[in-house]
Amino acid sequence: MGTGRKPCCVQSEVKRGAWSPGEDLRLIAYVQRNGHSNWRTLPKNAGLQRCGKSCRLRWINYLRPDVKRGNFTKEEEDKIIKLHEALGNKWSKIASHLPGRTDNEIKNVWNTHLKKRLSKDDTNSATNGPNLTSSASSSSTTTIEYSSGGNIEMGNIEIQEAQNPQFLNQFVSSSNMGMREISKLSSTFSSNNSNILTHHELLDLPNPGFDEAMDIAFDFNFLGDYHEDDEMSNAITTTTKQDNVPSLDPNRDIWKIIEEMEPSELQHHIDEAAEENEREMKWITYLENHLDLDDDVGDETSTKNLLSNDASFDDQLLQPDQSFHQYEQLVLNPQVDQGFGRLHACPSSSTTTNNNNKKNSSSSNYIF
DNA sequence: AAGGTTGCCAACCGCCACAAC
DNA sequence: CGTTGTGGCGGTTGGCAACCT
Repeated sequence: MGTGRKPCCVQSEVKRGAWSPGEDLRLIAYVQRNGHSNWRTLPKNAGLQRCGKSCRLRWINYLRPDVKRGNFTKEEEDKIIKLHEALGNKWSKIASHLPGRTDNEIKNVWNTHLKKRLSKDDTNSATNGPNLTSSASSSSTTTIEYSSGGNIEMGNIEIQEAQNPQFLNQFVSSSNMGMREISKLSSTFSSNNSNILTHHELLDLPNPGFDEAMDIAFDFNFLGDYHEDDEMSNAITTTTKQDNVPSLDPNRDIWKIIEEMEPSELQHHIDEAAEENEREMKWITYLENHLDLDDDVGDETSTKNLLSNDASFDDQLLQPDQSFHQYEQLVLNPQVDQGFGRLHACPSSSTTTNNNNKKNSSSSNYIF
């Protein structure tokens, strides 16, 4: 050999196109628990029929917890323009100067807004002087122009009203907003001294940390369905009631759930979550074993190895609880997103907040 | 109303740099 | 030092909805 390179994946064997919520959850769950030391083997280990590169891209650009959502501020746009002057199309370098922004996002913003704006400015400056009015982001500082994927339209909401968490919660509850949409709002408000905690702000929480918060969120999401008598749900509901905000809508997304929980409340569930996570992992590996999905014999994290060390697990499986059942369905029927569509866990939707509200989420939303 | 065009962005593709062996 | 594998980067495309004619 020696010539050329092996393709990173067999094209015919991998799924392409928009990511489903189930796939997102698998990827998040896997990366949260195992990291992403090897993107090539990750899809197989995580039970994803995706190219490793595709997984990497999805994680880096959308699922990574510290990805900043929301419109680019005028400051950010100006920064991009300046950096682009200095660096050219070095999007990753530019992105490194803009925390939470991805190179892909910056590249898109440049190509769709800034480039045009600059060329416009050039012609304008010849006659009227410079014009630095932001097209895509100026809304975030005064009003919010928002379109939620065709389901509900927020229109122009004065920031004072929109900053009210009760209002936001109500709005979110009554809509079918997905994670990105909610996150965009949340990040907008958080930058305006809102008391709503965004998911990236959670990263800074001393206790619980983000990983733990994710664990909580996962436990909740893996349960799939909401139950009135579910302990977790009650805890969340109690929390929101204490805060005098509307009851938690079970259809809300993973981040919203995290964002609305008191840190102390989160902490309360961490230990339980850790246990549950362990059981879930064993369940995944058990299924992998039975479905013969894991053929990494030499892999130290091999499911078969894990299982062989835990004889009691088979006993647990005799009476799988609700979460196991839900997860079983997800794993066994990856084409069916068991309730995750309703959860809006991490829609791949873009639904950006451009002034023309032209972009609808459906082009890249989850396929249900 | 219908067909064409435009705007947008998530995802893909191919190449490159670098580390491991 | 050459080969190979992998992650990362930048350019490009696919596909959808809104807009236009």
